[in-house]
Amino acid sequence: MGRTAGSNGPRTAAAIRRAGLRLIYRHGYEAMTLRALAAEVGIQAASLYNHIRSKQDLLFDIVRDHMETLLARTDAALATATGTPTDRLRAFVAHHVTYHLEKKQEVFIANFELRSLDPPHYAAIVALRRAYEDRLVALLERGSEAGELDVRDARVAGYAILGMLTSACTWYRPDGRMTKAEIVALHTDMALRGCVRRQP
Amino acid sequence: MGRTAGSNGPRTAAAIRRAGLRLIYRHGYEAMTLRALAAEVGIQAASLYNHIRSKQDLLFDIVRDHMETLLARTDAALATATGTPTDRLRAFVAHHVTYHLEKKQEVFIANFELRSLDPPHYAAIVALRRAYEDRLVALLERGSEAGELDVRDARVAGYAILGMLTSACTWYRPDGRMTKAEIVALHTDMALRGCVRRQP
Amino acid sequence: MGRTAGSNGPRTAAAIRRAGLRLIYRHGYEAMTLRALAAEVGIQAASLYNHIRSKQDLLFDIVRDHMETLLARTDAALATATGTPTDRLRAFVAHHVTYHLEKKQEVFIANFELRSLDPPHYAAIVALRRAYEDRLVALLERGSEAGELDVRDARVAGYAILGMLTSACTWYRPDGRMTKAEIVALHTDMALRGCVRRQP
Amino acid sequence: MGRTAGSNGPRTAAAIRRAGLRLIYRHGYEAMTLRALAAEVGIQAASLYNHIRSKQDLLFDIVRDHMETLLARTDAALATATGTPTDRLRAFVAHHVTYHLEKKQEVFIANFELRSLDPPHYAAIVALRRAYEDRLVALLERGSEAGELDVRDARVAGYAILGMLTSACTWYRPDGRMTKAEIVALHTDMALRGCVRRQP
DNA sequence: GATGAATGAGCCTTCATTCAT
DNA sequence: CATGAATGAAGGCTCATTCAT
Repeated sequence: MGRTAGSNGPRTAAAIRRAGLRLIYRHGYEAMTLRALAAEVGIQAASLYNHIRSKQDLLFDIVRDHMETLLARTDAALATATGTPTDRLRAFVAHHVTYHLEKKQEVFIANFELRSLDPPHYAAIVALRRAYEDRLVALLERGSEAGELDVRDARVAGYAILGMLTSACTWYRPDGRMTKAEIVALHTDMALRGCVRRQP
Repeated sequence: MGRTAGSNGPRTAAAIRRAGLRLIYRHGYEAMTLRALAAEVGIQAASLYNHIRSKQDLLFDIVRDHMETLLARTDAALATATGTPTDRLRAFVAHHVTYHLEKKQEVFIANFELRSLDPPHYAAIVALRRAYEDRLVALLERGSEAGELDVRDARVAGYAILGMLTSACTWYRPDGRMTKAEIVALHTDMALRGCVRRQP
Repeated sequence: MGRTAGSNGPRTAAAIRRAGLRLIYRHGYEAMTLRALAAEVGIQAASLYNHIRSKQDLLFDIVRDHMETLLARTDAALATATGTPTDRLRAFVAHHVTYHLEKKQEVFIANFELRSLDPPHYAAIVALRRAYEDRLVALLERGSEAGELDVRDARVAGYAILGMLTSACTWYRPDGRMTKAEIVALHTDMALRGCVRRQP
Repeated sequence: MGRTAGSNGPRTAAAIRRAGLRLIYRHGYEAMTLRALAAEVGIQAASLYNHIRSKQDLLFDIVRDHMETLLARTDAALATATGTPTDRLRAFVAHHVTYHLEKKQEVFIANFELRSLDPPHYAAIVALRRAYEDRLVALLERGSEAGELDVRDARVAGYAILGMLTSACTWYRPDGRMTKAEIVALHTDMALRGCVRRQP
């Protein structure tokens, strides 16, 4: 009865992650059923439990991994960004848009399925998100202190920038009218112009 | 057994709408049960059906009413806005933020519960949303033609602005650090600066 | 708010009976909803209760009236039938088929919705049905005693004859291939031939 | 909590079929609840769905299996029946009554629950029933052509015969007054006498 | 006599999860 | 590792019936 003999454990686990990502993105966490997920992977629903602890855990793992990767990549990008505070802000913005366009599905889930996390998991993710926001807020504050930027409130301005940038992955399609590079350029330009102090 | 004897039809219908708005905002459409909604209103689940056709219809009604009101208010605001294209853009942006802060819950639902609408309802709402976006895109195009604004792509720039502005109602709380007026001013300022042509 | 002013009480009651007959025939008692019945009559479901005591009572009334009318008509037909026992049997059979073709819907309900009657109502109808069967059984017994008929068991033969005759109203349609008179003649002929003693 | 540990799949499926047959026969399809069916089988209602696709499908399966078995058995019986057309008719009739007395419940359901089938299922069953009727109609036509039988209309006569024969399983009880063999003989006799040409 | 609103019971079905095999 | 079968909880919705107006 066993299927294609031989152990393909890790492969199955990865397939579940991929299919879960796709299905949660398309239908939402609540609307995705484990039976549908299992069917997508080619196994029975009961077999999922050899690879995940629960539906809730699957969501949490996906979101947490995304946030941790985002943080790590962002820090790496900032580590190589030298120059003025404005230059570093530009690097952050460009990296944000680039990464978000690539990880459209993860981003969507990490933003809009948080309410399906139970309180402990929710708190953990919100902490990671806060850490990410803090990176941007810090950049805005450095730029303001240096007199290069002009923002009334660094945190609120940060949220506004993130909102603007993130919106792109709502409508982005690889086969769309603009290239990824053009989208990155447009958003970087708008975000920066919204912040920099005007020359007297 | 009978509660507050007598029939109070319209009052019940309105209460269902209000409670539905609150519960969908808090838990999401999929996670809100009609039993919970009925309990919130103080009636039995079966009695809901004297006022709504289905759970799906309740969602659609809430979202459609919101979109139609938004469109009507926006047109009214633009009707009184005179001056340069930039002035009209400023009026749009200020109105958008103001209205969205007031209708935080409706806005959230109208943005993030659309996937729970069945295809015909979904299409109807997307058409209304598109009409709203078109208002902003047209303003950006007028401003560009007049040489006052500098946007690479009016539609994408419009989406970016809307994303920035709408993000505010994600975190806004009436008892927060900033007043509504300050938030409106900050966002209007950032959005405009991101668009206007720099003086040579 | 009142509809077409003026009292039309009895008319409404009769309309309910007619519509109930039609709907129970078409969908079955269990599958017919009082809301559908009310809609057919042009009133609200609650208003039905000004004319019927309950759904169960409506069914019982329809079936009982049918059985009582059937009994009365049959007795009237037999009262005028003179001649040999065979002649009287022929009169019964002809009357049965004729009446059943006319009351197709009532007959169907009286035969196949009895199980939806609660025990007391069920017993009452079964008693009426038994009385009707007894008319036929008595005729068969008289004919046997007179040496005109040849049936092994009068009651079982009676059931067989009724089964044969009643089946016609399962498929009969006024616009069908055969006239009502032809159908009556065919069934009368077959039933009689199945009973009469063969000439030595 | 767990009952008789271990999975007994096919046994459960068969038990569901048997209990479904009994309950639909006793209460009717509409009146039978899946909860009652599950209780009869000794499992939870939800567990039924490991064995049936829906309540509707259960009904269809029962009726279709009955009709197909009936057709196969009938053909087998006719295959061994030699002799005159009248002999073959006698074989059909005898087999019909015999089989129907044995499958009282299936017969009842197959006759009176058809209206609960949805249109596609209904059409499939009606086609099978028509095929069965055609067997009898063909026998009547052969007998008429051979001059052995005298029926005015083979199809209508066939329906009348089937109506007569089938009625027996409405009242038959194994512990009743007559043996199965006697009932078969009585009906065969009546049906045949109703058809055969009288000797001049 | 008619109605809108309410109710409690119940229906079919789905779901995440468990467990012996 | 995978599976078929089972479960308890729940979910959206329908229904016959009641009652104040």
